[in-house]
Amino acid sequence: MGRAPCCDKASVKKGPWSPEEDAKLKAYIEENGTGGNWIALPQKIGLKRCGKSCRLRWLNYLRPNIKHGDFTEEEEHIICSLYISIGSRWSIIAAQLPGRTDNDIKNYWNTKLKKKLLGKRAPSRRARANQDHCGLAGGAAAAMCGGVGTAAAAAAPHQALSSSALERIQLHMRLQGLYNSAFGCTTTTSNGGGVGVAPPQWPKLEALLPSRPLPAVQPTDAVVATVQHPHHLVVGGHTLATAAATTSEAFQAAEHLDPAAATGSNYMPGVAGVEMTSSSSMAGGGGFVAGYGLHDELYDFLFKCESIGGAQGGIIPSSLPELQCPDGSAIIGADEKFSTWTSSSCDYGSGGAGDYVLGYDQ
DNA sequence: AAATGCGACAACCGCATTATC
DNA sequence: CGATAATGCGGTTGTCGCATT
Repeated sequence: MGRAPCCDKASVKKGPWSPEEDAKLKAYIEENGTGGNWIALPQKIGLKRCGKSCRLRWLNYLRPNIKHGDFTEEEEHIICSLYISIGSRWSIIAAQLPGRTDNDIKNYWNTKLKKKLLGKRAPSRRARANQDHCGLAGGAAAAMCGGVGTAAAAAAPHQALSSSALERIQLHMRLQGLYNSAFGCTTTTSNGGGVGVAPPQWPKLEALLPSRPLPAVQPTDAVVATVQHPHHLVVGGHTLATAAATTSEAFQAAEHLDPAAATGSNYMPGVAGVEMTSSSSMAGGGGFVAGYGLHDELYDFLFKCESIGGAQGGIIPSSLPELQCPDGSAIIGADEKFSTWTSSSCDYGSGGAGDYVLGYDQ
């Protein structure tokens, strides 16, 4: 069973591209375009490469106007904001950063930005391999052994969050701490970088709003919220602050976050500028969406983690108010809304190599 | 100097979605 | 309208080079 291979792997070269291969591919595409058929392209030009490999090489490396390395602070802001808002939709994030590829951003996030923001070292792959011997499954192993969400994972070993969801929770919390720190709601570290013993090195709190207009990509709700209301994450009613405080109780052992830091404000620093309340209409009688697009697993974790929630049946109280869009409409399934938008309005990523809207392709 | 650890980046893999027949 | 092919995407792995022991 299984999917048929896209090419004859026996006759296809793998591994790093040689300059000769690059030159062949680049010259051909610059002269003829991709021809709308990546699979046939390598045969046309005599490359022993898979069509997918050619496409990837072109998009990530050979395409004109590609930038590598040296991410600016502004770019970091955008990446962080969007990651928190929409998660690991790297292609969407890349669409907001002209010249950057999703692969580049993904690598940058995984190797640098994540550690910079979370203030800890991610376990190396070797370490992760060792952790696998601990008998911990996927996210739980990463979370626990990496020091992420230890308490939560320990309390709910069968409902561990993915690293992405955990990271986004952590980022929210860190930023909450930073905000409170900046506004005197709690003790501050000497560098003003946050609370706790492992202050994050989050860049300046201001300037999350890009100084230039975003590219000609119709932004997602999340992007709109992020860039239009950079300091306006309102958490209403039973606010996210409440949720954050409660969540932090689960995480503080590993995070060394001061839970009090998360209780003092209804605002979060300008990351996900989404007016937020929570939803009482969600299944199970409660709802919590930390920004647009937090995964269902996050919801499941927060509301079904009985071992933490005790009598309340979950980390987050069940009577949270409704999460709303800036325009007042309820956000029940932010991801769903996002998907709807992307399928109906979003230009990029749906039509092959020629449809990039960043102006790379001729 | 050799071994080991680790970070960074390029490339691969496989699933999901879209287009075409 | 279903089957198949092509493409897009995100997660994962491989490899290289530098730092540390």
